[in-house]
Amino acid sequence: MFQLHYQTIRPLTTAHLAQTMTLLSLTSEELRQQIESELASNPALELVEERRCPMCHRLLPPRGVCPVCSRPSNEASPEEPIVFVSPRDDFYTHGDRTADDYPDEGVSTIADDLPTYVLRQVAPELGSEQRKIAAYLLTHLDEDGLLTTSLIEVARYFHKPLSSVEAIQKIIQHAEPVGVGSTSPQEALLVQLEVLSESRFVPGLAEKLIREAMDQLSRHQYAEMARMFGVSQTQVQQVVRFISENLYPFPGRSHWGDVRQPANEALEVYRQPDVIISYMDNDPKNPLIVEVILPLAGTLRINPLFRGAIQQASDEKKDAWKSDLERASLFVKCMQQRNHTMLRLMQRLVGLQRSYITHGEKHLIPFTRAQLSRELEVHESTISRAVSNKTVQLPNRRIIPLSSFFDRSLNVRTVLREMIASESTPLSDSELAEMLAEKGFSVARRTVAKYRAMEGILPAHLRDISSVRA
DNA sequence: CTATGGCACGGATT
DNA sequence: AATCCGTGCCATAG
Repeated sequence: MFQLHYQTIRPLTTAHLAQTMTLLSLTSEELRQQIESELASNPALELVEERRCPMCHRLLPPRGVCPVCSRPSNEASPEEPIVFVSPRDDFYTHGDRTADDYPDEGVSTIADDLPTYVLRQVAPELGSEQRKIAAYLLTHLDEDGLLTTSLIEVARYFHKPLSSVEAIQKIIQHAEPVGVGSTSPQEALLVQLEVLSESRFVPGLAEKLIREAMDQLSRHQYAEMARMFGVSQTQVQQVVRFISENLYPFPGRSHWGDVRQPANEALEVYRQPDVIISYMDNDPKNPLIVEVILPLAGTLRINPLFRGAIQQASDEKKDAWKSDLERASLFVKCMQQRNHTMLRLMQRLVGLQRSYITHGEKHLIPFTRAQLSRELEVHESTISRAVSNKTVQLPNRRIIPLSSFFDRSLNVRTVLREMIASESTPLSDSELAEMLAEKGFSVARRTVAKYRAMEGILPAHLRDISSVRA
């Protein structure tokens, strides 16, 4: 509401427009590279030194005040999220901690390695003693994300009871990628299964297979497994399919067996979020804090000395410098424009989808990019660019793609999941379709089948047997 | 005969 | 213009 007046003042040149568009579609990571190269090649641009808020230690814009701590409490409705651009070079998941709280951290590397990535997730939950143990555990991961030491050794090394090390391992295992820090593929699978079962239906047979028939499972001995558990071979195959589609034994890789994992997928997992949403003071009653990440320890501006210097420069230099100056000012404007758009976007989105963020997928309101573009009075493609390839970290530390805010069917799928999870006798797709219609979601029978498939839920006739039998 | 999955079409979305 | 998504129709499995 404050920093936005420039917006329509100056006629937008095509260059301006084009560059803003480009910047908008960049993720925080790419943005940082862009800024750095611009900074290196243009003397007129400078990065002003960081200032931190004395209260919460956030990085501040050059003249601004802290948007969180200085927020006027009287006109504050807890519904309205606090949205602001947050320059931060640290990227730690909670703004109220400083880099000093984290051991062994180098300067912010953008593409984290696995241990760093995990440590950042778990650090906020741990005391400094525990953090040391966590860091130690994480330095003993192999490339598959599995532990190379035994917990007992670690406990001995730190002179701690085994149980306390186990507790820390458990926290690590529940971080992304789920199952990391397990001592075996089997353990990793079990953790993933447990996590998965919180949100979806999982066949009861799956756990038994992993727990008791790991050998046969990895050798695809369906007949053998069917015999062991007294079920049909097709059932085993279905469950194995479920396992191979939803679980992965080597958390460090993203999928089964193959080492040739595509680079982009790895990037997807380890990427820093572009937006971080959290509760103020970590209290769910407080308003949401939405930080649009600006991956720098300071703020960009045009070097005021450069302006002066230009006057005294010799003629031949003058021209070159002038163009530098123009480029720099264009760049700064584009950055502002980008941030401005991101802010408006998130403001609206978080305001609308608050219950999705706080109460889960069931409460996602179906919303399209087109609608949003109309409300914000920008072109549809602007929204598309701003949304694509970006990720958001929710208060529960999950990192999800920003595009999931526009998932047309996520809420229906979630309700469907719950219905199936709480069914007493397995319901057929057409029955499910009817029930959904009663709840206000009218979807075709065929669509129910598709949603089921998306959620990895088995068809009715295979559902009951495996879970009842357990 | 019923429940599901495959294919393909048309409209919406990007 | 390209892509995604919900749906209807039909073949197939149980």
